[in-house]
Amino acid sequence: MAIEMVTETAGKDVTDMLRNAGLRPTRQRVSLAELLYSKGDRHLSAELLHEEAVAADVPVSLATVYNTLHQFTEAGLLREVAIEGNKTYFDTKVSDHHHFFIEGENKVIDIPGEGVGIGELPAIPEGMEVVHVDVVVRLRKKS
Amino acid sequence: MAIEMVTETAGKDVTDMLRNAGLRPTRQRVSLAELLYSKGDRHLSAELLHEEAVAADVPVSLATVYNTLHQFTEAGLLREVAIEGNKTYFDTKVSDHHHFFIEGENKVIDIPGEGVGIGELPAIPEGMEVVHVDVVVRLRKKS
DNA sequence: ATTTGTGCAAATCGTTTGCATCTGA
DNA sequence: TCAGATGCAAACGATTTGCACAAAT
Repeated sequence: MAIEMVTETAGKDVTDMLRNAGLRPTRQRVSLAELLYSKGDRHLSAELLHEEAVAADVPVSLATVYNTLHQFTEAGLLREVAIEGNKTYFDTKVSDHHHFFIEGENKVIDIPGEGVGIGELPAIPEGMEVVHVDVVVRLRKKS
Repeated sequence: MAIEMVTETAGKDVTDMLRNAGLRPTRQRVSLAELLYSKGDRHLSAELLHEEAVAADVPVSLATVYNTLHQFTEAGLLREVAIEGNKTYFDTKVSDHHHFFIEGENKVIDIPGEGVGIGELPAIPEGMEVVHVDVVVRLRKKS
């Protein structure tokens, strides 16, 4: 019953979140949003989210997952993290922060708190402005 | 004539560079290496290098360009920079440094000198070691 | 009713691979 | 000679798109 409440509440939150973002709260979008936001900060690929959705008896097509992820990103609900060559990861935490990347495991982890301080920004070229600073600390298992 | 000399010299350097790296200085590899290293530090995709090669009357296949880029990378002559989702960029500057990325133009630029200082590294998770720290400062044209 | 979203399958893009053919030491 | 390199075309994985169908306002 507590679980029911949580689920309902999450559903409501998510519905509002979508509406506020100007996105129709369709079955699929609500379900995907719940998967994305009900487990803390996450970093996932479209493929992985699709698998989770199917596993959760929310059969969405992979195409819709891609569409949805991009719509969420445009709406500012997600951030794309470019860390690795071919695969795209989406980060449910949109505020400023940086990442660890575990090589070999292809795993992305938030760097907690203000873990990294950029000493000073370099001179920005003429007529340009900074959109974002990404720091990726690549890790491997100690040998 | 000055140009001839430069070309020959570059060819020689490049041949040695390849030999030292344990790579046979074949026609294609020498040509690609010259394109890569005769214009200062560069950041290019396989596709772009292939186009340059063809334009320079060095018809290599795209597959060979890919192979070559990876061999050079393994040999430590290039570095792969993961900046953007789908495309892979190779950096002819292998020493430690960071990058500007111009959004919209898909252009990668070295941050000169010690432009960026990482204040302090965050706590590294148990049993892990840092392979590399990548900093990407994303820029857009000021509006 | 109208507009917007969804699913499927086919198309695309970047990259890799298998294999027959060439080439450098 | 002959291991190693190349080219081509086909294979591939991730992502996208076109279009008929379904659902939300």
